[in-house]
Amino acid sequence: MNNVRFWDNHIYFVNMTDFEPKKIFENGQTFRWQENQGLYTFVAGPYLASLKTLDTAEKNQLVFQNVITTAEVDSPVVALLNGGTQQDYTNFWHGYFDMERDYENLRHNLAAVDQHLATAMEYGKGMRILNQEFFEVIISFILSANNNIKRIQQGISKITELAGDKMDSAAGVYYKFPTPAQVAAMSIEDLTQIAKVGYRALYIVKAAQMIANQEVDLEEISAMDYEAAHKELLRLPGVGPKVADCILLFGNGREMAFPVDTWVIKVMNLYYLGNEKNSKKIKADGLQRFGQLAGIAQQYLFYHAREHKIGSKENVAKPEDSVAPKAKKDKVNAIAKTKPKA
DNA sequence: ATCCAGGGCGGGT
DNA sequence: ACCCGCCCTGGA
Repeated sequence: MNNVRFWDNHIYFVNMTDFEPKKIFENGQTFRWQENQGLYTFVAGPYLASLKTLDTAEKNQLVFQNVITTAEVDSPVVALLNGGTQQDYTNFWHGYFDMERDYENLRHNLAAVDQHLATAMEYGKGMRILNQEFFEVIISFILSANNNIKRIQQGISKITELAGDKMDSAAGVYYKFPTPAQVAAMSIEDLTQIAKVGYRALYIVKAAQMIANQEVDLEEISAMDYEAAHKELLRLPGVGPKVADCILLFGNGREMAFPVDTWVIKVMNLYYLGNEKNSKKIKADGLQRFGQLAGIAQQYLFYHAREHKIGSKENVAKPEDSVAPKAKKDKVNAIAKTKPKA
């Protein structure tokens, strides 16, 4: 992995086509980050780290330290500050940042499906699907239902404060995401009055209890096929079809999970369906149209649609470019395999 | 004031 | 199976 360098407890991603902090953190897959002048500080597992794209002066420093070569100063370099050593990378970050996946190849293949997807893939270039911790994603997306991003972020932050283990850090006070047992032990009062999660408080505690006592076994779910895993997650209170798909896509590595939220409804109707309101049918169409990587295609479509407010009232589409022909099955099968072996 | 924000639940057909 | 009203909360 020559794209990854190590120096002074930091990890550097050099000359990668698909690795932009903004697009990684601001596509809705994770809520636990804060941005300050391009520096994204976040907690992942036991790590408190920051991600940023380096400017030329910063890259010249790395040349001085023999981290990158003079020739590489002209290439993009993304720094993971306080990411740790090569061992931390191998054990954690490599999986977290989905480094096994060839995103350039993936974009190329999905862009071939149709012009709408091609536009979304180009716009979202730089995005990656993070492999986040299963339980954290479950709680986070239960909280996301019928909610807005600011309040989701605030709620998760408070939950970590109220129930998570404190991290030892000079950068400030941060908390690890609590375990199922820790969330199960939270009081409804704290969740409603401090975390402000509203009626989701009961869902969160109950779901954590079911997971903690293995009434719903996350390891077993991980071993199930997609359909069975989706069905099993629906047993958790506050988890419906859309949330279950978010959980499977972002927390369980299921690239065929196709979450249908309001933005996906808008963009799928604008591009392909016209006026379909049934989420189940939209999901079925997405899977048929985009194949095994439908969930990832969905994430690029979602990002593009939300950034442009596509399909919203103040940005209504012209009818003539609203419906495209159905995708052919052989094309769908052809793009199914883009994940290279290690 | 009314609506809505990355839906889910429960009761009704 | 579908459909529909309702739900904490707070900003527009």
